[in-house]
Amino acid sequence: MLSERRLEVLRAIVQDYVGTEEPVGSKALTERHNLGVSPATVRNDMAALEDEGYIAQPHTSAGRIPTDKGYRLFVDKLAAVKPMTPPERRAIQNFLEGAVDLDDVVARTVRLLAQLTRQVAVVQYPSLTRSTVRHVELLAMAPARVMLVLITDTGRVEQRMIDCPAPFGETSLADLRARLNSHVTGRRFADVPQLVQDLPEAFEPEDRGTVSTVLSTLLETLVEETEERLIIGGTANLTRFGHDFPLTIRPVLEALEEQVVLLKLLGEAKDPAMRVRIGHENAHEGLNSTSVVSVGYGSGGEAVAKLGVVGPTRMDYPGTMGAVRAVARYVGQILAES
Amino acid sequence: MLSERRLEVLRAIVQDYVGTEEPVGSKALTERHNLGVSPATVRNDMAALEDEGYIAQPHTSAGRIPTDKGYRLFVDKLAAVKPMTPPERRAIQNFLEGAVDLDDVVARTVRLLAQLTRQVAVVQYPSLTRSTVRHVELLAMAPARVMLVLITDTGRVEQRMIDCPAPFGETSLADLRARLNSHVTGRRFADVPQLVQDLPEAFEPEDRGTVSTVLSTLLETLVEETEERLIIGGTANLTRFGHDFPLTIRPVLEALEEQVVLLKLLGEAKDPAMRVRIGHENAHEGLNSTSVVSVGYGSGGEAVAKLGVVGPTRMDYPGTMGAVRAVARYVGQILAES
DNA sequence: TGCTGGCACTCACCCGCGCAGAGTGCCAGG
DNA sequence: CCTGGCACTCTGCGCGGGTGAGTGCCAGCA
Repeated sequence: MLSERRLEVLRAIVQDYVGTEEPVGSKALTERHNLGVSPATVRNDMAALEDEGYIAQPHTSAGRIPTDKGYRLFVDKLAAVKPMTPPERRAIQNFLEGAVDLDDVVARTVRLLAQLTRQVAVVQYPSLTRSTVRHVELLAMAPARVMLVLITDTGRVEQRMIDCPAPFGETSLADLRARLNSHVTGRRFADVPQLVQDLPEAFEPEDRGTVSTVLSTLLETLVEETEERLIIGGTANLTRFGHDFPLTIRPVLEALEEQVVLLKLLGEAKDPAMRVRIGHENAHEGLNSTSVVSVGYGSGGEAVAKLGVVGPTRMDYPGTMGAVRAVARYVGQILAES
Repeated sequence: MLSERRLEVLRAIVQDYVGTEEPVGSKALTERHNLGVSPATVRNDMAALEDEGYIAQPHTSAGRIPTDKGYRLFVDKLAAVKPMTPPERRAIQNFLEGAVDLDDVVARTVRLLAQLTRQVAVVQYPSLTRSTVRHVELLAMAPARVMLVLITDTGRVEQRMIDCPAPFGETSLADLRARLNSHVTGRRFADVPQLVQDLPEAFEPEDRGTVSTVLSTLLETLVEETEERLIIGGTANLTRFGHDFPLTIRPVLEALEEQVVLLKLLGEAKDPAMRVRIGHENAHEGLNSTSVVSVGYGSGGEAVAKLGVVGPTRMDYPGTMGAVRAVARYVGQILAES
């Protein structure tokens, strides 16, 4: 077990390293923080911290830098989320309130997060399965061609073209539309599959095939589009990383273009808690020297999607976490209002 | 006027520099290209080309590199667009044909362009004004709330929520929907404003206010969303730029995050011709060391939007232009089929 | 007039050197 | 268990010379 002071030393190392981006030595530490002990003592503590794997030296006779394990301890035990100041809160609120529709909300959110944290921001669109159905619409585009439009309580709209096996009478279509809406409006998307299960049976035999086609497309849409859409911003902030970054920045940019990777990065949408993944804790190896701070947000009490930032492991965790949490909270409010 | 051989020398310089990324000298030039003259002669030609501003030396006693003006001459007079090979064509076609909807087409296009050119790709969504109306739908979401859905012949869908001044009867709504569709279906979006101009007069006085509101939102949607949406990809390719790129890459990434800048970059949507903007020809100063190759694409004969790539001025122009042109052509085909 | 070979000159780049400074580990003493 | 002191280890930096690619100019030749 590490003594109180050694934890204090670790905290000081993390703080200084994050600030200066340079390995920090024992002397500099005692000068900047009132640890109440001499450099020699700090050196002993550092040696112990290094044995435990919390810090490392890039080269012999250089200062120490925190390891992923060190950052992990710092985040878990040593750091408190830094709340936003009142002016910052107001700025966030003002900025988000100007949005005209869901696309705009998401676009503004990603800009805001990128600016506040000076890192790369990622925002997932409210997912379908966690939202509720506001309206289902079926539009006859041609005799055997129907467009399905889904509208969620968060304002998201999905559409899909359906080629039917047989032409659809206008009355059957209206009938299906009415039944569909009465069955699913106000319900959660996740519950839709069982709600529509028995629907074909209510129709004339000759229409059942067509009805099934429409329903199966509806279900497909729910599955495929479920978690898919997200946007990123602030990639220019990657250039602040280090001076070495041809090698650093490239895999990160590549990873950020893979939606699948990003979605995994944000983590399970169900989980509304704030999560921090540090360095190698990220499965994707291009992101081994980055950390991800993510949190769920939602219009009501529960999360409908996630948002977060991607930055160097050497980041200001308390500040970043504070910004992420605050933005998620205000986005939730905005969504609930609209 | 420059002699034939001097143009040949310029062409050789551009080709070598693009290949090696290093200033090219007179001796290396004569070795790699059969110019039929000695290095000394080439040196004289180079001096002349430098006087004219087509090439420059980074330092005294180094080789020459092309200037923006040099690239311009190269592109205009010395280079032929390099057509794709048959296997490449097939690959493009196969890749694009797998797309399931418009979003997917656009997403695949941007990936494809980025991979083919190994540069940053930008694809604009088919613009509304240049498309035709396939269907207009009005959905009553609440007594005084209507959702407007616009569907284009390219498969693009726009939706907009409208708060009406007064509740809308279901029959008036159906009436308006029918009239709207009969007026505008199959017409170009650009023509919609005058087509719907007299529409309110056909309604009962008590409905006219509401009808006007709906129509004005429709027109607004046309204007605001007109050219807006586009996506980019392949930003990881920026890291291939140079070795100096903290300073190079940053402003480019910043510029690429500004939709407005990007739209200007692609150029006027009306213009279907392939355009190349080299270095300082780009108004935005963050892009002073990049070139943009853009071209219009469309489902029929005319352009509905643009796509292109952004890369270093030192790029393979013939190859890039060939790839851009080919992709635009195939995207047009895919859109026309769907 | 235009091309060629020759020649002197100029830098950017590379390599090795030595020095300074920050940081460490260890040890003996309080 | 903390502290001051001491010897040691490296990285980083600035300096200087050598190398080589490339240039401009000039006189000679078709």
